[in-house]
Amino acid sequence: MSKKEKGEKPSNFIRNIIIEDIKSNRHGGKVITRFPPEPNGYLHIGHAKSIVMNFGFALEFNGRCHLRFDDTNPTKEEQEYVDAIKEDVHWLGYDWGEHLYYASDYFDKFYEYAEKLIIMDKAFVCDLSPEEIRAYRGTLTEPGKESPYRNRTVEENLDLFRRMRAGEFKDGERVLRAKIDMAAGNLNMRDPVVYRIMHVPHHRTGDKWCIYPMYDFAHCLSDSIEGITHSLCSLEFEDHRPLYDWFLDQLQVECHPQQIEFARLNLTYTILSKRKLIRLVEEGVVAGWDDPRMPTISGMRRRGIPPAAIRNFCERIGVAKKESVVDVALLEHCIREELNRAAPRVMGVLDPVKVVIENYPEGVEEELEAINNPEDPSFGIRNVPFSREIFIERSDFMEDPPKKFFRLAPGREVRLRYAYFIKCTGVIKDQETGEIKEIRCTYDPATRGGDSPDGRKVRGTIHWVSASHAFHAKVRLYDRLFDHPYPDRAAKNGGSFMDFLNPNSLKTMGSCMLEPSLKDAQPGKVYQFERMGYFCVDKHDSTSGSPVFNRTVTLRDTWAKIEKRFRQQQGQKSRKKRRRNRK
RNA sequence: UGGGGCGUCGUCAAGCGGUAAGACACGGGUCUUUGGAACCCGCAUUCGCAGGUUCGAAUCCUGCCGCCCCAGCCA
Repeated sequence: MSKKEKGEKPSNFIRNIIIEDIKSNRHGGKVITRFPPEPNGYLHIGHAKSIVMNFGFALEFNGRCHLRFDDTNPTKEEQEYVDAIKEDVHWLGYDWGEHLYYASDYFDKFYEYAEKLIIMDKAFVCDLSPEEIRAYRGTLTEPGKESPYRNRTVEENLDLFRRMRAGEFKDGERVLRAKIDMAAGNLNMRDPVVYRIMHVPHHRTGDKWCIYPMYDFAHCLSDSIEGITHSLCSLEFEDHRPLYDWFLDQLQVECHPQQIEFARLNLTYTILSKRKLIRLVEEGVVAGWDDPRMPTISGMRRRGIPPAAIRNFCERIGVAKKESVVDVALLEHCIREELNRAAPRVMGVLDPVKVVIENYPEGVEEELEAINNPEDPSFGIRNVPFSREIFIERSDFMEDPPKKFFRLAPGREVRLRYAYFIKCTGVIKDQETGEIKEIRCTYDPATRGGDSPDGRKVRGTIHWVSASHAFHAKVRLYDRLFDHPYPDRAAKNGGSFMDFLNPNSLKTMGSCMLEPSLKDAQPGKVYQFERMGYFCVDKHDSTSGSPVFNRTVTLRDTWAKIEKRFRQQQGQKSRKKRRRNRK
């Protein structure tokens, strides 16, 4: 039996550590994790990796996972973000139950620990300016110098720190620093700042505090207070681990969690840095944080991507310490895999051209039976109306088709899905532009439902919609935001990631014709438009009875591949020809 | 001789001294009332490189090479 069949998850180094820890009863056999976002922005697929890991391990080992807001810097944080983050985590399918925490809940405790550090003579109040502190810190290759304030007495430090808290000093005038080692090779250990003065109201504690703890101090203690066993974070915090351990060792806390670092997620054709995503929003490249092209959780939700697809994706990419870039094709695969199971099928013509079936009686209509999901009979069947005039996809007809084109062409017969075989008898074109205005066909009444009694085969089956029954709708075709697989890497040679924006990331189809059952489609619902892709009803722009659809992802398109290869071959041939002619 | 990490298929990624899993991508095929789905086949004689230890090395040792992170009173 394969691992998948047994429900076994693929091995990774963090799971191995946890399994070993349980075996050796290291944390009393418990597994308690946490997802600790700073509420200063929206969550994206990179955060989803962390969420799936933290909540996933908790679920897998019968532990629990906390949601903790790391809100120690009030200048950047807002309630709006905490609300959005909670919504996103829930939407992804996880529940923290009673365990919702805020670092700001612990401000009193942090303060006590800070005084304890001072009393142990392991911290001091420093009057150096930010610039001076930097200068004293030394460089990557040279040791730093000790602050002239490093040898203040415990009493003086305690007094100064209390006055810092009381608001006697201005922002930046003094800081509390840990007393460690100014010659340490790890810069984080060169007497790091522990508390800074900020006369800024906090979104939760208001004006209670004018000093706020730094990440390194607050994070390890938050973890410890909550009894976290495994504190997972990204690679760039590796250098902070000695400090994480130092604080907990000095303060002799009873719970000392283990910090484990893993590589962040990177995706091809995508950027995930908050700073850059902000640019996309602020410069109006996208319509907002929840634009369906954004890699944010809210954007993906609006795009129609099911949470199960994101969860599955995050489990399949694995966890390691190697910095890597995952092919976005894997995400797309996970989306299709989920939607193929879950999305009802429906017919919609995005770029319609009219077909008149000459031998079908005028004024007659009939109902044809269509299957809602061939993957799952429980989806049932529905009726779709048929009549003499229908719309088909403009790209499903070619006047002069290449070899492997199986669709409609003059003299050719195709099947209308769930309906009849039709044969093209001619086209009517616009006199001036030459554009095809109408395709003329005949149908074979004996093929009703799509089977021919005489056993005659057709290569192509195309989708359609009855002209008089269809309704008009707007459909937005989304594609990758960037047309370069590594917009960041490419930008290093002087340019910017903005140079690699895909000009075709959004194409609005304004005159689509959809089957009538879609008229009352509910916002958020995802359908498969047969042969076209998966489309979801937009939550913002749809109105009752007038849905707007977003394309979530296309279907795999073998024909497009054949076509592309064909075109490349043509290109090569003509290039060769030109070369030959030049000689 | 600053400190810390990482190098296994095009991309992720298992592997923990017994002779290179799996997934995506890619290529080929079967089937098909979605050129979808499903199914089948193929896809690393070799693990950054070079030595060494061993009956046996991706796994252990030594030395190179390459890439990433760190000098916020951000997280």
